[in-house]
Amino acid sequence: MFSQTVEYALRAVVYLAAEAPAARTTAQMAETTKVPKDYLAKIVQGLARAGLVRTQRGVGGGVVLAKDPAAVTILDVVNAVEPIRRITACPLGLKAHGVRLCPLHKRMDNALAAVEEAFRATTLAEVLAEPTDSVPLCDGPRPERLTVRGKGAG
Amino acid sequence: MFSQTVEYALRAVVYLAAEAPAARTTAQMAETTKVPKDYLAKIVQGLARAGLVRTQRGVGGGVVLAKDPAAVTILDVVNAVEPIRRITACPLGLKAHGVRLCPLHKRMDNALAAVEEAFRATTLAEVLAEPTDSVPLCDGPRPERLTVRGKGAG
DNA sequence: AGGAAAAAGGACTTGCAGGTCCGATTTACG
DNA sequence: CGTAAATCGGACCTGCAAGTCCTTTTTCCT
Repeated sequence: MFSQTVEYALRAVVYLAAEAPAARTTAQMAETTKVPKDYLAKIVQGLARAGLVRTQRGVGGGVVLAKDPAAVTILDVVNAVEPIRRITACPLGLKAHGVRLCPLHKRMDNALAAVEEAFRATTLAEVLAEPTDSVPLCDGPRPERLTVRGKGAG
Repeated sequence: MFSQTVEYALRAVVYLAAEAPAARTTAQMAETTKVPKDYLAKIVQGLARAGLVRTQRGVGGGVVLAKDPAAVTILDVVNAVEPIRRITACPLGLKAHGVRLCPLHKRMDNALAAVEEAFRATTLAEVLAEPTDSVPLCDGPRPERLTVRGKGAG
């Protein structure tokens, strides 16, 4: 139902949010989130284009979350890599109804709307703050922090 | 978000429900629902395996809905061709948490649950009965009925 | 029996998501 | 300036969903 790319992007961003405002290399992200390293690099590029993360080349560089975790919703992340496409017109291509959807596609679009709403309702901060013994990403120990340089988040 | 196959299957089944208890050939279904004929044939096979439709070879044969439209939900159709796979275990493969999902995947699964619920809540009959000028499948006129033979639905 | 109409099913093609590899480019630091 | 560390970006590979085509099988009708 959700693509691998979406799954990977969410893991990556949640991880960055957990480490924020520290920067992490794609290699570090890949290892912790169990995402193929080179593929993650492409996904990160997309996240950067969408303004969700900032990247920094060269020695000491890496990837850092561009905003406050409380200001980023799951929907933001999903839409950055693979926008949820609501059904706005009859897929059969008949223009007989103009804007109105037929009952079937109305229901399908309602389902999409429900997903959108569920994702819009949760921020990264909320994911991290979950009052449970279960830590985000199903992972326990975190690697030691790297210092973040002035030119990133801070 | 939803695959083409799911979209096609829903169109096909809604069409059959509208024509029920008459039988239709895959060629007729394909034309009305604007689904590639040969591909629809494969999808129908899947629906038949799931018991949603009955097929009849030979002259005068075709496809007929196997149940009452009020007894078939959208979820039934979706699950017949491409089951919604809920997230029941941590996709990272860490067994540290056993059954409990991390906050992220909990949210994702919640979204899936919402879709499931939305689809479970609507039957084909309800789709057809929508009190609107907008007929199902965004289509207006229907082809003339074929008689259905005793050995199918009746 | 024979022909026509229908689904069944196998082989094949195509486009794209997911994934890999590697060189080019940018940057920090001694 | 040189080197190492990091992203960038292009080329490529692979498996699967989507779609096409054709033959076989079943069935009805005359």
